[in-house]
Amino acid sequence: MSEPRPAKAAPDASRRSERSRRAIFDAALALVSETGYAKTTIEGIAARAGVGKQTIYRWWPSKAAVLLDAFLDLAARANEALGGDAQSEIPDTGDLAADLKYVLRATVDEMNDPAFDAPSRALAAEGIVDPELGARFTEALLEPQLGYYVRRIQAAQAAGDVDPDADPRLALELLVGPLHHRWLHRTLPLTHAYADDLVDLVLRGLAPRA
Amino acid sequence: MSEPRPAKAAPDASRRSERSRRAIFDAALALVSETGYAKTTIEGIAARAGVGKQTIYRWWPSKAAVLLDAFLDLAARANEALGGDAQSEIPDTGDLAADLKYVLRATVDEMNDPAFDAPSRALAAEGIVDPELGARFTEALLEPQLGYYVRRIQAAQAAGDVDPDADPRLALELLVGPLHHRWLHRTLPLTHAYADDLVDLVLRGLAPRA
Amino acid sequence: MSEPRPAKAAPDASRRSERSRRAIFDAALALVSETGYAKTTIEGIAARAGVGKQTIYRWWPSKAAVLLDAFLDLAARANEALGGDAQSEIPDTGDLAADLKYVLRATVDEMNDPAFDAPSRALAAEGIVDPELGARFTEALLEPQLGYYVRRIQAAQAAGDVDPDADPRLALELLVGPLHHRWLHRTLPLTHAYADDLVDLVLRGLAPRA
Amino acid sequence: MSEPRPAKAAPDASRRSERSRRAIFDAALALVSETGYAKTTIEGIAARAGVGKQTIYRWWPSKAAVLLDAFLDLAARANEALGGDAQSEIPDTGDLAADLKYVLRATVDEMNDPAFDAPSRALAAEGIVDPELGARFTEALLEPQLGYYVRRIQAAQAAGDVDPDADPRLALELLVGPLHHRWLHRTLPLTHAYADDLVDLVLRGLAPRA
DNA sequence: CCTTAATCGAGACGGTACGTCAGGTCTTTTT
DNA sequence: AAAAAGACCTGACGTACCGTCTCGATTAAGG
Repeated sequence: MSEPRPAKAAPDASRRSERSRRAIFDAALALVSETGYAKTTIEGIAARAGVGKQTIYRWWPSKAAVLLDAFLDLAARANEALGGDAQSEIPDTGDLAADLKYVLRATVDEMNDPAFDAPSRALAAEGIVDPELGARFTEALLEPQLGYYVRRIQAAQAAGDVDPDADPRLALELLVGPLHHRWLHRTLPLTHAYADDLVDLVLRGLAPRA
Repeated sequence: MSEPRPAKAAPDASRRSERSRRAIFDAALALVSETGYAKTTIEGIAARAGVGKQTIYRWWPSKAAVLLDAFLDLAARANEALGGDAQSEIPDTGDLAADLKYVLRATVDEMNDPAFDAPSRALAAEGIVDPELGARFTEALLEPQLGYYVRRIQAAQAAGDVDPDADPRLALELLVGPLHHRWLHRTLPLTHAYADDLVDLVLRGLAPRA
Repeated sequence: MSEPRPAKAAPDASRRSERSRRAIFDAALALVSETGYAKTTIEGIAARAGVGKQTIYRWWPSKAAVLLDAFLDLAARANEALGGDAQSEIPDTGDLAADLKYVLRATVDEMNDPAFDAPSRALAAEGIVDPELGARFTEALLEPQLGYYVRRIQAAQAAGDVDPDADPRLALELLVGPLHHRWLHRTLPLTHAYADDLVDLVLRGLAPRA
Repeated sequence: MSEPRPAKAAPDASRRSERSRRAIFDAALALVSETGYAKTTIEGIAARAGVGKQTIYRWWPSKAAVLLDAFLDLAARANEALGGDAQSEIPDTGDLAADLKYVLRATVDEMNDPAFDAPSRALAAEGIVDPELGARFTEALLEPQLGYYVRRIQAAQAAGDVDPDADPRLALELLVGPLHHRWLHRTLPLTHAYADDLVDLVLRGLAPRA
């Protein structure tokens, strides 16, 4: 029951080279940013990282998996550097609209930043087509972020700023869905004004009933 | 000004083999459904279609372009078979909520239908990563559909069912964005109930102000 | 009954590129001479020949097979350049000893010529270990040469210079076997004097019985 | 003058594991017999022997060297088991022809025995192409055997059965060369009759002159 | 109607990258 | 200190497709 994969006998993680792991992440992120995901190859990552191809294949099943871990590692380091422990929680100043606008504007800025945009799009696209990777992507990157919204909205409900019958999950999708839609499909520009309008309109629907 | 590409003396479209075109579309859609987009190759399409590789390269620049045209053709034929001329417009029974729920439920059904899901995801994913294809995808597939929503919402505004100050474009994204979000990222199941809840919540925000 | 190989559907030889074939032969012979057989790789041959790897794999099953054909081609061209039609036959001056010494000295010279030695040893070694290639090697290179000896010895028997009961095949092996033995195992130097002694001793055994 | 290799500070042979040495020989011979020389790898030998790769690399420079030592060890053990001290000398019954036929028939039998044939061919082939290994092969395996012939022929010369002017070395090559030729190139079957004919023909050439 | 030129099926070609295998070195832990 | 284990960098393997490029053999347009 515990060994579902008859494959390849897992390597000994305790002997793993941290040096190589770092180099692979750096190379992967750099190549994706510089040349795009499609033109990034495992061979290229290995060469740039000064690492044997086998060292990549030993630890990851695919290019996308490497990039996902690289991205996760990047996010973790960024988080660690910036704040402290479990930061990134949406601020609660008591003004829900302001708090959401702040977060959504920040998200818009990220989406307009090529350094974030390139690997992010690549991962999203790959996850859309590869269910297994998609699950990992959603679980490791997306859901944690969505959790922030859920908690902030629940707090707003407790404070009486949001209809207590509203489903926080649905509410959050109203905020995040349109943003992602514009971002992924590039239909219209993503601006702070758009973020603001979005928050205002959604909150109208969430207002406590008279 | 009319021939931006000095390359590749354009082929004579009048001599084009309709037979081959059909076979290529069929093969492309079949292969994507059967084996997935990533494992679908131009060579494979050519072989399955009983066609020379050059015949594909003569008329399309990439695998994604072939699939986009195949999908467009499929949609056109489906449309033709079902309705009449410029169908697919969102019905206007006077009850906006009911009309939107009808359309969104239909969309949910499509997203749950593997025959639509596979090529659709593939195209979306490719468009996310390839801006040129993304533009064609958005223009040819996405925007026309969004137009239906815009027109129905404008009609509702004219009928006084929706706040005349609301931006129809933003409104539509509130409906479509969350749906796409769940679909593409597979966060939670897509059901008719979800479509209904979505419409209800969005319409609360769009209600004319007292 | 005629298609015992379920494999790969033979390529169309009529479309084959003569240019590539030549370049591959030249590259293969050059590399074997320069760096040795073991260090010669198919990738290296392809690179040196300015040819895709697949073009080699399409027409030959192994490095050894390439080299065998290259060597055969070289021999054929050499033959063509030097003599005329079906030359290489052992001369018949009436003096068997002299004729054999002439041929064996030439053989000794070849074995001492690095340009011949390197690919030749490589092929012999490979044929020793790979029965299939060995058969091709024997059939295409070795046996034709042995045939020359058989015919010259038979002529000598007809002329009464050799015991008519002697087996020409056995006789020839007495000449060629020791030469190859010294050559392949590098036990002692190969000289013209050795060739002469060999012929003299063997002919003593072949002399017509009193 | 005593340390030709500046590299790799020679390991301490006194601490060497006899257990591992045995296991490596057994594994090497088994693998060569079972799967052929080309498919036998150092990794495979190590795995089969339950030994670390480094243990092989510490004591041998190449796969061929391992196999040569394994073969030598096998021969030594066989010799030890069968006869006594420095056996294997060609018997001297006074009848040179009979003695040689006895030995050559035994050699033919060995060459037809797969257990001997496989590693033997592999070593011979490797030695043909790799001069260093070839020298070791010749010195350790071939020359000792040829020595037996030299001594037996010299004894025959002393007994007046062979022309005293004949070169024993050349004579021996007349016997062994043809045998090896047929064996290595697989031109014709190796039989006892062939061995007999060979001896008879060679001895005619070696007969004392009238 | 009949030439004639472009398209077609086919597939060989020079390439790039794949994912795998083994070589030989190095490091860690055990004996 | 040698040995078992195995991760590491390297380099070649043989394969799959890429996109380009011939080849006859249709095949539809215009003379």
